[in-house]
Amino acid sequence: MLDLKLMQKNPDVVRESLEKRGSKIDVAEFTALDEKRKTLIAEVENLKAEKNRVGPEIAKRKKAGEDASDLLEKMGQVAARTKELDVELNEVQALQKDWMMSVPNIPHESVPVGKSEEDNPVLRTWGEVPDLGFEPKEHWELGAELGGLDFERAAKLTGARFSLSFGWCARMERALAQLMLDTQTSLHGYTEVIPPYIVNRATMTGTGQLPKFEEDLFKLTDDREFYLIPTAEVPLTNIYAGEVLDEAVLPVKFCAFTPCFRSEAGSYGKDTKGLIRQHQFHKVEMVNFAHPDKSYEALEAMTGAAEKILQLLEIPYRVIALCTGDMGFGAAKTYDIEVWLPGQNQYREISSCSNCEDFQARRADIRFQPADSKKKQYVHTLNGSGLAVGRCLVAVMENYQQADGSIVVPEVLKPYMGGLEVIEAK
RNA sequence: GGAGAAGUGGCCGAGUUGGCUGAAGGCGCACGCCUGCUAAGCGUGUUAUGGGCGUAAAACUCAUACGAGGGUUCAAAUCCCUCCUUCUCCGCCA
Repeated sequence: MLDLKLMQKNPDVVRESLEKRGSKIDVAEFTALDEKRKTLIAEVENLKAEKNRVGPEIAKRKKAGEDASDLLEKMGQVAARTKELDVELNEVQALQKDWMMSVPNIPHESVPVGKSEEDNPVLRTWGEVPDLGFEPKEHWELGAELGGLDFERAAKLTGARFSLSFGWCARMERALAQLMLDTQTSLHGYTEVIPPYIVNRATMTGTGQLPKFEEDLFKLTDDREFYLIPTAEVPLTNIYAGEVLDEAVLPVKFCAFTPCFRSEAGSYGKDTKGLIRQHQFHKVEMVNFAHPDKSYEALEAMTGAAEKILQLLEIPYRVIALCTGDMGFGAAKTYDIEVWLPGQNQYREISSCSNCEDFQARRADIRFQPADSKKKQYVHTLNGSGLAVGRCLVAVMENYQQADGSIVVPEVLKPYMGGLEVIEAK
């Protein structure tokens, strides 16, 4: 959520910033609501002030055994009027809140202006795109031929966009998760967390999935308003919802390996084969709570932490900056890491690292107490995949495939694979 | 799932025959005073959000907030309802 004061004072600056990302806001609508709200507040508060003045007088008279019926009648009217206005005020406030909650974050000044993913600049590439010397297969072919992946039976169990993996493939996914967690915790100072995979409405609202993106989520058909997490960013970021942290504890860095659940509404026809786009997948997620002065340094470090995994696996990738038109709802700045997939002959997203600044912190009410001032401030929150495990599995399979259809286990994964060095058809 | 108990400010803890309690008292913390160190002592202060007034900040002022949300009432921390959380006992279970 944006700062209400910013919206009140500089609505046109906000409007222009949001236009860069292709979002239109109706400033007049906001201003009208805000004026209405202020008018109602003034009126309600005057009535309440009167109530508070007269109340003790009634008590005094009653105690003295005097008649207070004139005051009682007057206050009866005041109470009735207050009730009416309160209802009206609540409606206006709810409208204004909905309005504010539906407005995306303002892009950081360093974000390249653009309309779509076509305009995302490549910042750096790592590793050489290899010439395998044979026609590379896609991961689902490899997975089927080597007995690791079975999408047909997964569809039988549940439906489209689910997967079932066996043996070496299941183990390799676990190995990758281990490698990622071990690296992020011991090398990059992250604290490992196991959060709930089901969260409530307030939590989903805190990170920005709700109210606007309900259709992307799986909701439990239960009257409790529980949702399956689409990413561990949601529970991790909300860990400190409603809390005030000591400045000295910043930055707090959490990582978690969790399943992620996405309805993928609107993505029909995209990536229908294989593991790239699933309703359920695994991801190691990193979340930082950073001091506002340090959050952009933290974003660079977090992106580097994600890149490190691909470096250890020795798989080529590139880092791009998302342009204003391609960024997610809550992000002020985002870097994507795209991994090379020989089977698809292209780079595909495997991580997205964002600084949300105080956008989520304001929604979730996460603040810190500065040592040198009384005023509490919102922290900056960052999140990044480190990495998407399923897609990483795809990258390993496709990059390490051999001409004979086998897959060589990357050096760094061998300790996690129980001595297995090559995956071959039986 | 069944039966009970509880949820007050940074913490502890008063306050349940409704009214003058944003909230006694204590602790903690901040500033000041005093004491020739330390300890003790004294004084003052110590929440958040929103409105008004200000160019802004401060100050001032008004409103709201005693787990959350509703209700009763002229008036609720105090009465009623729903929900959430915690604790105890029983049952069940990985």
